[in-house]
Amino acid sequence: MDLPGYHPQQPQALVHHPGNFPEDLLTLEGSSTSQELKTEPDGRPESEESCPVCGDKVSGYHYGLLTCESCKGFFKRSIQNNKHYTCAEQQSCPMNLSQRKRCPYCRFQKCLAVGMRREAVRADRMRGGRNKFGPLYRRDRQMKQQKITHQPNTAPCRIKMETTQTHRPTAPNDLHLMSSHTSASLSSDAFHQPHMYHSGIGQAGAPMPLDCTVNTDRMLTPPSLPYPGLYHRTFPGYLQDKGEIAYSYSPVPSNYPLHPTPNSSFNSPRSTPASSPCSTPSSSTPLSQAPSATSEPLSSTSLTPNFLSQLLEGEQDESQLCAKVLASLQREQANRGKHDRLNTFSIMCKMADQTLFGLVECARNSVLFKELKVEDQMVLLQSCWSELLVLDHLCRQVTYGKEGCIYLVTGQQIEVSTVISQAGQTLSGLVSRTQDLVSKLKTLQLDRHEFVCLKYLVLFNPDVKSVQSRRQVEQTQERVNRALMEHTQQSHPGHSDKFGQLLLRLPEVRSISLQVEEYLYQRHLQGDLPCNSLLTEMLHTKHS
DNA sequence: ACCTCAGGGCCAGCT
DNA sequence: AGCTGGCCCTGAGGT
Repeated sequence: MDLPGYHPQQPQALVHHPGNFPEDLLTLEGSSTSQELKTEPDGRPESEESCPVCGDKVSGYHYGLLTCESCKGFFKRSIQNNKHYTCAEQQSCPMNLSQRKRCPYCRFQKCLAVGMRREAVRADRMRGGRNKFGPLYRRDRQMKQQKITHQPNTAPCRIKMETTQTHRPTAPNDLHLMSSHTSASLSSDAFHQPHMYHSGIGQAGAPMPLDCTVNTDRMLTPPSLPYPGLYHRTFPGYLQDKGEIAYSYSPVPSNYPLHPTPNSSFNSPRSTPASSPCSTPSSSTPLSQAPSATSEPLSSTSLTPNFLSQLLEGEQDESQLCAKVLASLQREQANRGKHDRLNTFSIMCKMADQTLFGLVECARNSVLFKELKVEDQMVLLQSCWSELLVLDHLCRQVTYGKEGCIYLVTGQQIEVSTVISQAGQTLSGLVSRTQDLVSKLKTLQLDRHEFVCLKYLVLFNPDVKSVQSRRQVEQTQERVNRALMEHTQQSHPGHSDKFGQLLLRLPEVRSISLQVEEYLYQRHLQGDLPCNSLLTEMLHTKHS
């Protein structure tokens, strides 16, 4: 039935010039289209992206994700006609282009499992217009674009940031990340640089992916750098095996309970996935003593380990986040000219932006969050994004940060004293406050479970204005609260007040985050903040 | 004003 | 008859 010359949603506007690198397409902005994803570095059209349900060719975003036209229609009809299918087999029928018609039950289940959203099918059947998922689609596109840049052979990461003296005038509080005398390579080699969280064989003298210096004589020396070997061990596998999972839109691991009931997951321990691609240091080990990414057995006495490990499952892996951020910085620098280097503040913003991006994605993919309406999800995220960023930063410092240093998401460290001496009043004040909080959390031996709980307590804030399902948010917050309480009691029985102490830190997190927002907004008004970032989008939403 | 694109509807073909 | 899926219409939001 193909009409000659008719190509639905053909990317006519997108003319990719042969020879161009993909970086010109792989922007972090939300203006790209899904079709842009189908372009290879050399300009050849990539093999069509396949529908996550049946593997057919996708025709665009439908009901929450990229699917083919036929699954779009099938899903729409199923919802509109309130279909209830049954499976004649074991509810695990193969789903592909040739067999998708055989079992509508399994097809529909797959639609739901991959993330198609019932609520995107309009009850009023109104035609046209844009849907409410616009921002989410944008995030998804960005994630997919990042995924592409992580794939070997599709993202030439050969950009070297030369070690010339930067000519950009720098603000007084503009920390200089680029070394003026050493090789500040932001190349693919960065993926083979030392890191911190894996123990490994020392490799003194290895170059940094980005030199963290404020002035050259205070540049951090290799011994203070994270342990080497992480990238060598992590990224080859990650790029080939984990990248797909890490950046896939598909939100739920196959063995992940889709709809945990308040009681079931809370009271009846279930077996957890043996290993997760996003495995994080679990167990009750204090973060500062958790050098390995390998999962350790959970404390089995708790009533809530399963609930907590579910939450932990959704956490993104630090090394993957690190890779993403580095890749994003590479892209950004590649898009700039040799003499148009990112200044330190911009680099920091990019780091924060990518981190925020990961936090949002992580929240969206969490089981608890998915139970909420999309409107509520967005309202909650818009309300607490800066707190999540601060919490994330705190967790990183508690886990990996050395005394007197700030540990960046890229794995680099900056001396606090240097930052404070060179940053402006506001920024240095912020750093001091944050470091004080880090010390307190280190004393409290904050562990990863507790960090995740704090994150969800902040996220599920029933006091946020315009939350529709307030009761639901409240219940979830209570549930997380209870899990945190039980966890602290069971993992730290000698520390009876740990639960209370942790909760007492949240107002300070809130306060710091508000100050961060204010600071960022001021810099934004001065034109210092990179445009088209999630960060600026969030700032705008709050100030509008 | 025009463009984009993700909704919904239509309907020929298939089972 | 009911389902499928390709094509087209619609219209809010973006440029």
